[in-house]
Amino acid sequence: MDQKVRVRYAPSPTGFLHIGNAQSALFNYLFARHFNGTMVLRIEDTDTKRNVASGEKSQRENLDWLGIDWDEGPDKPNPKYAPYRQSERNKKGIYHKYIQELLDKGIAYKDYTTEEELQEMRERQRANNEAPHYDGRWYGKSEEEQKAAEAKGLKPTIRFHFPKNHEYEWDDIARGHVSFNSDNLGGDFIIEKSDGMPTYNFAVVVDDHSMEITHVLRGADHISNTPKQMAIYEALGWEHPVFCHIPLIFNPKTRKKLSKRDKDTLQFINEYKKHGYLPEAIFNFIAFLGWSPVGEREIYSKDELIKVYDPKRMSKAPAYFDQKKLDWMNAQYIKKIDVDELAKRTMELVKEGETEEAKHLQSIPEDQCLDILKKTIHVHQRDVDKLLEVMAYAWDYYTVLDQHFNYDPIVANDDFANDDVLAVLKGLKDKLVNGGDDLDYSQAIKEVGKETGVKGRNLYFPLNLAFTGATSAPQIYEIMAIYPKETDIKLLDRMIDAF
RNA sequence: GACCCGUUAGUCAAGUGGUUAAGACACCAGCCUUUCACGCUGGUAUCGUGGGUUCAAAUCCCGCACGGGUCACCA
Repeated sequence: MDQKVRVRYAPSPTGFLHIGNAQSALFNYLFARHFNGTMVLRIEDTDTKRNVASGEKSQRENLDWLGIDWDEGPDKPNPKYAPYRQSERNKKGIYHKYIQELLDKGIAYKDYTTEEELQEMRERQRANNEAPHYDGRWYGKSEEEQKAAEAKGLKPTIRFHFPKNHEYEWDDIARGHVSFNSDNLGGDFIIEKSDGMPTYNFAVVVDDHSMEITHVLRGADHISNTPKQMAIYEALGWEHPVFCHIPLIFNPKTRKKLSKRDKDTLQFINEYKKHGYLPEAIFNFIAFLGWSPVGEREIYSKDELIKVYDPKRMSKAPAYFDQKKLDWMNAQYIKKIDVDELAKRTMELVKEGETEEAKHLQSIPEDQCLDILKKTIHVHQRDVDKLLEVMAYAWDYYTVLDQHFNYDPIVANDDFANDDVLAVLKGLKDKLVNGGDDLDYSQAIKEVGKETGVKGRNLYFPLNLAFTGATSAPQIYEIMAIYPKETDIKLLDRMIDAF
């Protein structure tokens, strides 16, 4: 890169950070960090109807959680480029200045068509099997006609007038050479709404130019917006940035763009957070949505990704969202992180209380809760996909005495001699009752096996059942260590009584 | 309907003229283990389709089929 790289992530604060937003933010972030450039956060809040009060905050918190930070933004203004919210920029007249310039040049014009008329126009065109487009009816109208419309109380929008049969083309980092003809772009488009706000297609151009953005990485759904924006760059005599259109994320079931209505897929980053996915895993996973490094490795830390990121390797085909793969990847990270750290993170989820599991655990005093989380993680770190499962297990263990176990699988099974089972249960109980606090459960079980002559599954299955209610379980001495010793004894008694 | 784009195993996904067509997930089998899980080993594709170019094509060209994106006073 021969010039200082400046990229931006520019969400509209209409809700939570969506996985598609996150993907776009992430690639901009990787690009900025890889090329030692500047990452800008800009808030595109020109749609006053759809803005959500906490939208911006949520975006920022979730980016933060993912480990994506920025160098400039509403909270870190660089005076040279501020402000970073389009609503504030509009108040300063930044957009209107250029709108006026285009108006003066005769490239833009006022349009008094009402929304109803527009809709009617589109319907008619569709009915005639035509591509929906604005027909240019207000282009070149006289001032008298405009005044007449004004007199009727109509507020105009301002439209950009396309040159005829003009080719817009660019070399897209991800897509290669792309071109569109001005005649296929849906007709003259609105650059200022009747409420005085600029539209997206106009505001991005003004902002990207005035913020000296060098590279625009955004979702592939913006491809057909690009020629419109290029037309504005051209009309204003500006150079356009380099574009890179990131493949969209698809739902493998519907084979369409991930929709917020797809119930089978978690859509928002905060949902991943509350289910106990780790930000490292999500970051890693999203980086592979539409991109891949050279080689076969798939587990990469953030720093490693920054190092190996190569925008030329962006894919063209859509990226299919594979939930199972994400779960696997999250499990990989869970295995890598140490128990104390995982327990700390799980504890944070408990405190936030966003899930049933978390709410349950909130009823336990904090130090005890942390303790049982640590013990649970110690046992389940190897087999759990997300921290939510840890919370569920921990609650099961904490409330084990309230649960009803069905001992039939052993009691009624001819493979297990009742005398043997009882001998084992009683033998172990003796060890617990007589042993000190430092009793080694693993050792104790082995001794019981020796003393009773019961071994293998005949020894372990009854114990699994006594302590977990199931015949298969993780290492049973580890489960025993999760419970207080009195609980272990009660669980043994309970099963002994059942015989 | 118009304009852009994509199409490699059950699911993702490398691969840009000559490869035994990577790897991952899932699945199946084996090993390990009291069981479960983890881990390890092995297994499954002639690259949508029809033509063409070439000594040689998943890789280049054309047609077709299928899928998608976009055509808002949303971003």
